[in-house]
Order: sequence, then C-alpha cells, then structure tokens
Amino acid sequence: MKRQILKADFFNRPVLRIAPDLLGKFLVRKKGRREIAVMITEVEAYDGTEDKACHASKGRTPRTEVMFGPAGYFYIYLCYGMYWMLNVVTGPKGYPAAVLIRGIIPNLRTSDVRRLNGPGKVTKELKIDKRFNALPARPDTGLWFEDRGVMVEEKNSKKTPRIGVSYAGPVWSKKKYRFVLLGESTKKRT
DNA sequence: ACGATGATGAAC
DNA sequence: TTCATCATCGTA
Repeated sequence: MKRQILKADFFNRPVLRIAPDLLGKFLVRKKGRREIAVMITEVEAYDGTEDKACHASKGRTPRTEVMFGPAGYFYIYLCYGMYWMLNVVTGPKGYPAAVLIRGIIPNLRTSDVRRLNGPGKVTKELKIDKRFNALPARPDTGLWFEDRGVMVEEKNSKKTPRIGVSYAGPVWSKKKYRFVLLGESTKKRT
C-alpha cells in the first residue's frame, strides 16, 4: 500500500485549497508501538483575521500565536471545558489559518465503516490533547498525515456552512467552509 | 432541550 | 479579578 507522508509544503498553500484536499487523507497516531490510522471525512477551514469565525480574527494572542506561525503545525485548544479541537495550521507563513478535523472513519480494514462525526470525538479516539499544540505534523511527534491512495472526486464531497459559528455574523457564518466526504464511496488510485 | 466544565480574552 | 463566551456532546 502506498503511504506518502504529507510534508510542510502540502500545508503551505491557501487553506481553502487544503481543506478539501484533506478528505480521504489519513491521520496517523503513534502511541508506543501502536499505530492508528484513520481516514478524514469532515473538515472546516478557518481563514485569516478577516474571517470572524476564525480565532485569529481577535488578533495575535497567546492562544492563536501558532496559527501565525509556519504551516504544518498543530493548533489545539479546549472547547466547552472538555473537548480538544485538532487543527492543522496552513500557509502562507505569517497568515493565520487552519483546518479543523471534524470527522473520521476509525478503521477501513474491517467491514465496520462506522463514522465518527464531531471534532471532540476525533481527539478522544486518538488520545490527542494540548500536548500536541504547536508541534509539527511529523512521525517523530506521534501525529501526522498520510496520503494512502484514496482518491476523492469533487462529486464525492460537499460544501456546507461551518458548525457552531453563528457568533461570526451573517456573512462569515454562511461561508461554505465545511467539507464533508459523502457516503463510503472511495476509490483506490492505481 | 440542556447542563457539564475550564480556558480564553475583554472589561473593569 | 471577574465575567461572558465558547469551532461540543451525551443524556433526556
């Protein structure tokens, strides 16, 4: 099976290009000997200081600092006091943007193609917390992304408004910055 | 429909 | 230092 680790250059692009590209890619978590790979099925883009839904719209703060840094680093924060949100920072450098990982399929190998919908469930499943904040997405940190040959055509995904961002106002809350993989229909690349 | 639960940023 | 808010989720 082809396994291509997504490098910094993958993330050093506009966030609205990267977010749909992450559908069908794999998030890999290594804990001790165990290596868990899950397929990404749902993401959201948060795009710069203009985007009122993006935390960086408040400006540069201790929390949002990592989003202003280089692409390919994790931005992780606690939401509602109990759920860790996993984001990966995107480029270009100095421009604060990130992709929130909202949904996965934990295991494709078995016939159990159960989906895990919800960013809090993703981090719970993979045992991700603030320890990963500001760390790069690389195997040596224990958390990274891979292309494993799953091809996602535009027909197989949809764009919708983001979840839980009504506070962002009528313009930004309606932007279709959420990308969802439809069904279980995926195809292997040759 | 609602409460759990704590970091965050802004106001004072 | 206090306060409202929150990129959610399980239970009802």
